[in-house]
Amino acid sequence: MLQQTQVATVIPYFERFLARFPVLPALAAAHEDEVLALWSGLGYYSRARNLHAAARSIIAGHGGAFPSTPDAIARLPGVGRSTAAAIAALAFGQPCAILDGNVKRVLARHGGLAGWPGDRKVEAALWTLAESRLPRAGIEAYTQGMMDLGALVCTRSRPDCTACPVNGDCIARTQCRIDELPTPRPKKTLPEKQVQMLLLLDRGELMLEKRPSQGIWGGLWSLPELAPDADAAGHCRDRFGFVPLTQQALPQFTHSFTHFRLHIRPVRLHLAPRHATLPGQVWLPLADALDAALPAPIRTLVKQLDRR
DNA sequence: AACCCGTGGGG
DNA sequence: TCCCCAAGGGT
Repeated sequence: MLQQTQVATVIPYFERFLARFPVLPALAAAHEDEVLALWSGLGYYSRARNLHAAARSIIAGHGGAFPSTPDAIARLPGVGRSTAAAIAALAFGQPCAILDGNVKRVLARHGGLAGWPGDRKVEAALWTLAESRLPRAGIEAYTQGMMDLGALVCTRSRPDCTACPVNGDCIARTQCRIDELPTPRPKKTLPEKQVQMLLLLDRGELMLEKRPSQGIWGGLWSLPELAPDADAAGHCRDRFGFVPLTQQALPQFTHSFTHFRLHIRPVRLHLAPRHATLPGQVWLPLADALDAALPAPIRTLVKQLDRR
C-alpha cells in the first residue's frame, strides 16, 4: 500500500484491510473482488492483485512461512528490490539497503548527487551510495531512521536543516544546493483523452462492467465507455440490446492520472425493464455499488447519483 | 530504456 | 488552480 503512496493516505485503508484479513491465510483464501474492493480508491490496483497473488504463493510455495532472504522476498509478485530490502531489514534484521523516495532525497542531497532519481544511471548510483552506508549493526533503526529523516526533516520543500543530525557534511547544504537536489523530473505535457461513460439504470439498479486485468483500473468494476461523440442510445441498443427510455447528459468533469488527463462525459440512461444481464456485467442497487471495487471518479459519480 | 500504472496531500 | 510527487514495480 505504501508504494508511491503517502502514509497518511494509506492508514485508513490499512486499518480496514487488516481488520478483514488479519492473517496471511485469510488474504490467500479471499476472492480477488473483495481484495480490490478494499483497495478501491488507493490506486495502482496491480499492487492489490500482486499482494493477493503473493499471499497465495507463500501458502502454496513456501508452506505458509514468509521468505526471509531479500532475494526470495523479491521474487514475490509486486515486491521489488526496495520493498524486499525493507522487509528483510525490519522483519528479519538483515543488512540490506532500501531506496524509497525519502532515502533518494536524503542521499541525493547529502551526497551531492545530481540527476533525476528516476533515471536508470542516477538510480544505480543511488543504490551504490545506499549500500556503501549500511551500518555494521542496528539495521532496523538505521532503515527506519533514513525514512523518517526524509519524511520529517529532509523534506521536499523547506527542509529543517538545523534539526538534521548529519548537516555537518551535507553537500547540498554546504554548497547551497538544497533547492536543486534532488533534480526534479523532466517536464512533459500530459496527453488528453475523452470518453463518454454510461450510467445505465433500471429500477434503481446500476450496471457495472468488469474491466480487464491489463490496463488502467485493471480488474475494477466501472461504467461502459464509448467514443466522445458516439450516440449513447444507439450504442446501448447495438452493443447490449438494451432499450433506453430516457437519456440525460450529466456535467463533464476531468480526472487526472500521472500519465494522462481524462475528460469524462457521463450520460444517464433509464432502460426498459426485463433486459438480459451479459457476461462481465452486474446490476446493483446504488448502495451496493458503493461497496464494489470502483475507480475513484466512478465512486464520486455513483455517490452523486445516490443523493437524488 | 522509456513507459505504464492512481490518487490525493501540500505548496 | 496548477504542479510535484509520495514507504515503487512491471514490462
